[in-house]
Amino acid sequence: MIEGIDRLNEVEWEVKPGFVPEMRVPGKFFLSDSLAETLEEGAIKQLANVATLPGILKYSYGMPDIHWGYGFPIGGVAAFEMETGIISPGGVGFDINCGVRLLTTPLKKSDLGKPKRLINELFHTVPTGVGTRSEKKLSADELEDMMCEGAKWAVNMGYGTPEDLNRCEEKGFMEAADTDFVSKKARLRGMPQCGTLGSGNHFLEIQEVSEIMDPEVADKFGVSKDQICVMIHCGSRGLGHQVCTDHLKDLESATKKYHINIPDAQLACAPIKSDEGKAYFGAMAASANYAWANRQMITHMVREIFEKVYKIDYSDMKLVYDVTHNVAKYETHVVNGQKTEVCVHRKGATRAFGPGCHDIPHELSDFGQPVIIPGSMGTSSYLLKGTQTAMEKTFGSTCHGSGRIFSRSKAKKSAQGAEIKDELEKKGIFVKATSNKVIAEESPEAYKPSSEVVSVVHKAGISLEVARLEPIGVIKG
DNA sequence: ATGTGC
Repeated sequence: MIEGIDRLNEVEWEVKPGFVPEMRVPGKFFLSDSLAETLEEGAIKQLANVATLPGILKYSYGMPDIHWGYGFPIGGVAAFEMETGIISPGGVGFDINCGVRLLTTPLKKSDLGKPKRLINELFHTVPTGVGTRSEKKLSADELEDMMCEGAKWAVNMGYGTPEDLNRCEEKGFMEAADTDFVSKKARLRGMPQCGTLGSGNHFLEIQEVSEIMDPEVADKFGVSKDQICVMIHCGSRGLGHQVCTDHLKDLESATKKYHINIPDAQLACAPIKSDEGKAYFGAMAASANYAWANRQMITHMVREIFEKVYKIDYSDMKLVYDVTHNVAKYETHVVNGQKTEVCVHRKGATRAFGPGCHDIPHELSDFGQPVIIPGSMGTSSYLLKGTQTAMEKTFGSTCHGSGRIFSRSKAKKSAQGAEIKDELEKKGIFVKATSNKVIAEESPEAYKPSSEVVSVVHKAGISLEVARLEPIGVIKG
């Protein structure tokens, strides 16, 4: 193991102050022995770098899917004190509100017929791939409303039901959105891309519930054994990417202006309450809203296809929940025994609020928030529940699932897309993608196994397993 | 992740 790190128990490790100079708090990460074999020292250094930032509270955290990212590690969580703390685009990531939602159906596998037909239909309806455009081109006014109201805007436009909003983190939109700080360039990228899936590890997957670990909670979440579900994983597309790019530049100068010492230029940041910090937060929230509306529009397309192909009702496909994997938020947490407002950055991490917390759907309040962990292509996905332990240990946070072991370029070299597609098809998983290249890049071997990642957070108690889902068919960009 | 080197 790496020097300067203590193992606390089976799944918890501590990075001692001094691992890098000027750490204000220790680092803490969650890992199993087998995941430790593929741990990148660079990611732990990034975790330690985050611990040097002003106003950081308790720990700089790493989830078991931690890997090297831009400035902050992916699979990282850090909370900052509101007066002395900072906000940083690197702590959120380029794909603002990349997230995932799970939809149920009243169908079983035997009702599906040939999944190939369904997958083809989905592939031809949901725009997929880099730079793809939507059939609906937004007007400037519509984009403005979409950025202010997120999934609520989409539902008002007819892309879903009010019940959907109840099953989204933040009810599907952040009120803090301030579109004054979204550039013209970002808007121009966003206008033609609403309701598109994107590329990379984004996907739309047909899944079967293969195992129920917590029958009572699965029932409350609306999930049952052998049920067919749909998982949608995508983000804010070119708009969020542009917002991140624009504000990084702005915050690089702000870092100097406010005399913040950072060990890595990629940690560019500004005080939370500074003009620059507030501008980034407002634009980030607008991008997050774009992503929620985007997933809501894709949900609508999926429901219409299922209605057409399987003659089921639109309302038979209920939303279990929608979580974000990349966001910064103001939240109230207990710090030193006091309820305190803090700014939590989650980058490749999921909120996992426990029973009784605010912003959990009322009917699920006794059980904790649904947590959705997508697997990599061809591997299991998981439904978990948030816990009180997460509230106490990790500012109500857990893993997000897709932790790379090696880079896209290395994945491409080590695997052929066509072969992976054939192998998955032999296992009964039908993959339809815009190119074999993206299949090679997303090869399951390029990722930490989702089962192992989930097992660690379960053992640590920061979220608990409710159900496992296996892929049947997937579309990718 | 991304109008996929700047």
